[in-house]
Amino acid sequence: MASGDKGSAGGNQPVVTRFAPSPTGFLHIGNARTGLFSWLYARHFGGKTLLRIEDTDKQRSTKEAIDVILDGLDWLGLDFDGETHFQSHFEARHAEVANQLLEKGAAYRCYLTQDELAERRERAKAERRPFRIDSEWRDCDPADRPQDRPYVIRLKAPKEGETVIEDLVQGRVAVSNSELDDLVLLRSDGSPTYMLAVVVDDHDMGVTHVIRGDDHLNNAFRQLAIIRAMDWPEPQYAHVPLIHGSDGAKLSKRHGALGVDAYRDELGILPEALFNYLLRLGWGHGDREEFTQDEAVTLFDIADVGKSPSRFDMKKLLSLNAHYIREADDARLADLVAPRIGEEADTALLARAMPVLKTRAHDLNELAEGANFLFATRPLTLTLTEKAEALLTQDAKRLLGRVSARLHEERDWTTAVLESNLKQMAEELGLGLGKLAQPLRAALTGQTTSPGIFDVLALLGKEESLARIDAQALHPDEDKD
RNA sequence: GGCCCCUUCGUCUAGCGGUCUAGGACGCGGCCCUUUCACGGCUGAAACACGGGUUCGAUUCCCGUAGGGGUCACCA
Repeated sequence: MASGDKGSAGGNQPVVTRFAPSPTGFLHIGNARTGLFSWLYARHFGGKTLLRIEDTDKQRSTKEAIDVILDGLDWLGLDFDGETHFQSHFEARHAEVANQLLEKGAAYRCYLTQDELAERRERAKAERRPFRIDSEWRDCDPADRPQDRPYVIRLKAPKEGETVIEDLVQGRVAVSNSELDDLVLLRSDGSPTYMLAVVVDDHDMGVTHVIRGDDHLNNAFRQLAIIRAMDWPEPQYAHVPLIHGSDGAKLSKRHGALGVDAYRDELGILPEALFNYLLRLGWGHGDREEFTQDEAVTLFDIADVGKSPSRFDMKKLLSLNAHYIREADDARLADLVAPRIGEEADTALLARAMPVLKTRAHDLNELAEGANFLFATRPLTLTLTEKAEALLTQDAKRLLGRVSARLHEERDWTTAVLESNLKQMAEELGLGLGKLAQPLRAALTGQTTSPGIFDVLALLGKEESLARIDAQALHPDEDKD
């Protein structure tokens, strides 16, 4: 089998990759990225990507936990080929392989108890020497085997020489076989271990390229020992570095180790933004920063993924998100934002306002906040911020009275007309436009910042605008102070 | 601690022996635009961890040192 230098990829056989998350209740952002990479790799080479749920931990593997993963992948635009493979459905097959290994003499029954093991481990530690499982049952006489004691099945791992992996990302990595333990294949209750299950499933699914986090790099050597004992074809490995938090430590909830669903629901991130951000973490293509899914498929190669871990940067994600919000279709954004505003949200109005709203938001929540003023019902729920309040001085309120009077006469309520009208008014009064616009903004939106004031007037419409202005204005006849 | 991996601006990265006075993006500073906040445009500060080699020549290759990460289960 062509083991290939790092850099060559694909090969002659059709590529089959797999993504194998375990249902922990959420789709971790780092997992999502390795999923993305294996999806891209397969798509790039016209192969297949398979999805396997590692649900051997029955406690955690609820339907909800599985759906979270499926939803997250779907939202990111990652589709998989064929049926989803549930690892737990193949325990009998895993056990079968363990027994084959036993028959071949490549594995053995080990009667060491966990207590005995713990004791040996302890002793090794005390003597400050590395602990290796060295079971006396490995080469014992069959006649010496106890009849009524529980046992595990362990692999007879090679002891001499070294094992070499030509990893598509890590390059050539060699480990001395003396480092490898006789790993457990089948537990004493007859259930398969993760190490066995992965190897068997990958083989049975026809996986040619194993792309996963580099926390599995050490496992690869152990798994290879099983593969070789079974005389199965060896997959190509690609161990991609993990994502770290902003402080360089392991990514924790503090700095972004949220589920993909949280980025979508709580943070208001667009899928294309997360897709692009994850893609650019560990991978680059010259000076380019933005990639559509199709572009990523044509350009991506796992061999171009860097070997060093990268840090998660929320600021950059948000900046990308802001970019994609600006690019996004207005009606789509309106639909996305409406639920974040509430019952009163009117998607048609939202869509109309979107062009002037979306340049001001980094995420869907900010977008909703920015749109809130559109749906405040005057005057009670249009609460003014402190700064807005401060803007509405007596003078300002008198000015608003004059603005109101003038605007009442306006028949052509459009942005351009309102603009020239009010600019002219400011000029007539010898005022900077800001003197007029800011109190107006406060009255109209309750805030000191908003989209352009003429856009706001036009969006709100004549009736609503005047009502809001009048709610704050001081008219000459009621000016009694 | 053993083993394995990593190390270019604060962050993500480009660079695959001379094109590097090291490029782009985010962030940060300044300016312009401007009714506010943004968008946009221009612009500035900011990096090859350190020490040895190899070479006519190292950011690029090799070896150390330091720092960081991963992994050492009858968990996945």
